[in-house]
Amino acid sequence: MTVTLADVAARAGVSAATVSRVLNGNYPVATATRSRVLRAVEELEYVVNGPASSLAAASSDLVGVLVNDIADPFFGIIAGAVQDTLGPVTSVPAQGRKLAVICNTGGSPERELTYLTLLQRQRAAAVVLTGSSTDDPGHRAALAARLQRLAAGGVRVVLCGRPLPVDESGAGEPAADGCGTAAEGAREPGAEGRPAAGGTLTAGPRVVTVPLDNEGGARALTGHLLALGHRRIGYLAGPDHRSTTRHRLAGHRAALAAAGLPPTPDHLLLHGTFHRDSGYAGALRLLEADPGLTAIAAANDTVALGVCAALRDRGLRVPQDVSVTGFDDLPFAADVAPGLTTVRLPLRETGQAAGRVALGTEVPEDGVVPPDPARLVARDSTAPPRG
Amino acid sequence: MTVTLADVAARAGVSAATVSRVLNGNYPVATATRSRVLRAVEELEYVVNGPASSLAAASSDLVGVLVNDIADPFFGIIAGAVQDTLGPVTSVPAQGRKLAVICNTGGSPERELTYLTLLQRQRAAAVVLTGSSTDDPGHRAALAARLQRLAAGGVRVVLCGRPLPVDESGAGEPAADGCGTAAEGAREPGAEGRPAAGGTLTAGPRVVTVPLDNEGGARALTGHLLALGHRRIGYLAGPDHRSTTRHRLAGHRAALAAAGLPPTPDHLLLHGTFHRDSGYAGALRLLEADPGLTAIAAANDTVALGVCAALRDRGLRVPQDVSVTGFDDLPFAADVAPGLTTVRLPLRETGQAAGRVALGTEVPEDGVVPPDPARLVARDSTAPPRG
DNA sequence: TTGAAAGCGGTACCAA
DNA sequence: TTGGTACCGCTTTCAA
Repeated sequence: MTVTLADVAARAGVSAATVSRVLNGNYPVATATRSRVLRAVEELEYVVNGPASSLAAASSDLVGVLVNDIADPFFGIIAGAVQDTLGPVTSVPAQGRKLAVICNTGGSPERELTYLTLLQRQRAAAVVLTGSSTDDPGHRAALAARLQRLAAGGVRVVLCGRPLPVDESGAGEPAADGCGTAAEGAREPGAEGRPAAGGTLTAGPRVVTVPLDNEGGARALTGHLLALGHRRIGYLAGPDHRSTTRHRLAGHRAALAAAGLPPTPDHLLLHGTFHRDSGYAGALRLLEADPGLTAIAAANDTVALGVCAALRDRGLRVPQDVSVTGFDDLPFAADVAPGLTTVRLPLRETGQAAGRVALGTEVPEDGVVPPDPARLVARDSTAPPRG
Repeated sequence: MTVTLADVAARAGVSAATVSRVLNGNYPVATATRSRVLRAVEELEYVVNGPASSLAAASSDLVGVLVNDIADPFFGIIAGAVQDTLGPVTSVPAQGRKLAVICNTGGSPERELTYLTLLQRQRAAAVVLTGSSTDDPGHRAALAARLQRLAAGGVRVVLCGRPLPVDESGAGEPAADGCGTAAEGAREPGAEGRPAAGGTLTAGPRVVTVPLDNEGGARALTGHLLALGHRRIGYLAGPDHRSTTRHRLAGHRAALAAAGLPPTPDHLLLHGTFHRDSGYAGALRLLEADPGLTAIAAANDTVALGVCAALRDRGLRVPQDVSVTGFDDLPFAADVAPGLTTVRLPLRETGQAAGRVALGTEVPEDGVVPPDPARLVARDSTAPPRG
């Protein structure tokens, strides 16, 4: 019924092996033969049977991309960039192109594992994990084990914007040099110390980290508020026990420390989700906790937008009354809320780098792609503190 | 090296066939045998070889989801909903679950076709096309032909928020009954008229339309502005030759006509993209064309946000000076720009319905899932017209 | 209820 | 440069 390699071979008067070689372009084939085969492919409208070739080749051209929230542009931008790097930019033959499989985990470690199993089952060529990861030791161990197995099976693993899921207990000063996300996984000398529950996952050509400078971004953001004169700054952190939450918080604290100021008191530091609702509720709670607040830094842009909404509903104006800042790279956040200052994490660049690693084009020996610097985007830096 | 079915069979002391049956649950298997097999699966950490089973079964558990812009929450919400319906909600076995492959076309008809080829090659179980489609006859024909082939090959085709890519020349009044997107593809009596370049694609159990009421939404939006007293309304339409652009424009015109008003003059009707930049530039052009403008309706929320930014930069306040409205369902748009009135298209519901169709759970005989109604969300309806 | 075995459609090694 | 041909790992009749 459907056209197969054999049909094409028959039509072109060659063997199946030759057709395969033409299609894959791995082996030399006479020009005349090649064109004859290609013509037969055209005429028969032949489409390769992916499963069959994946079975024979023991690897598919699928690349899994795990994101925490597909409805958040933050991940949409990264996922799109990864896909652009791999996928069909309009290549006519459409043969040999990788296909990105974007999987929405909702931030759930269980789903993350389930998707990895699914991808392993598909014999994916690579998996790209994006965004924050959980800090829970149990999940980290389980994740490490699974990634370990994938890598052992020849699957390229790319960690994009998150550290290696290994024991970080002995890590150095978090505020040291802004490499919060970056280096964590890289340092791993011999690593034959403790057997660790689930095998040791180490960075290398097969397991690569593509860091985002969450800590540096947070430091820049809080630094910006401090430079404007703000001294009573509320901080809406992301979910507790998440890597980005921790790194951004570290940057925030570093900025305060660098200015010789005391750390944000507990009642001005709230944990929430990465969603808008959380920003809305969080802002109201912060204002209640300290009506004299002059600025709020939010876990990401989506949360910052929720903060803006809350301020408006409370009759406050943005940014005259309270300054609000967010992280990430939401492309329109800065334009909508005047005075909304955002730190742009280079999402597209990071996503593209991840894509290149997944493709095998860019594979650093030490397993770490140098991080792009965070950029501070201040749309309206005139917001004065009230106090 | 990797664990195979045979390994599991050997360990469980049964045949490969039995293991297969246990895993797929299609055939009766003795309880004792089943548990023995499952234990072996556990112990060996066996993971099914997807390509192999896809090859043997002649169909994979991949479902393709094509979106025009993965960085736009509009599509993120739909794609996420589709995936939630198909995917692992945390099912431990992870066997037999469908995997959504989200493909970002960027609105390019060529990429759309390329991705469809890629999905055909993977022997996808279903493909879901979301969002607007091009009106170009050539591309429509090519798309129809490809979908035709997919459907003929047993692939379920779901058109979500777009009409069937067939000749619509003889269609009825666009403003008739708000079914703009909905019915277009459904009506197709015998259809054995003109052979049409590429075969006739007809709606049915295999090719299903899950409509979004773009026309009704647009009518509600413009109707809302009219009810507020606005009479000089600019309209920033989407890209020309796109189905949603046309349907929304039809609704806009219908609202004006229903109020006994003349249609929007050419200089107040601009076509652009669905991106923020387009809204920004479009707003400036509209204000230049008619400084007495009191309201602007935008192609979607993202464009509306760009309009807000432009107004702010021009020293106008939103909504006191100019009202701005958008379509879609961008979850935070309404909260950020006070007075931003949006029409909520039921994206989640639509995505879920599409997912159920793709799964085969919900398959209407006539190939059309009843549309969810558009909902008008007025955050601040006090904006008065200037004039 | 279970087993044996014939494919499914390519890939890639070995010869020619 | 090309052809022949063992697999790849699972599904699914057909028998037992």
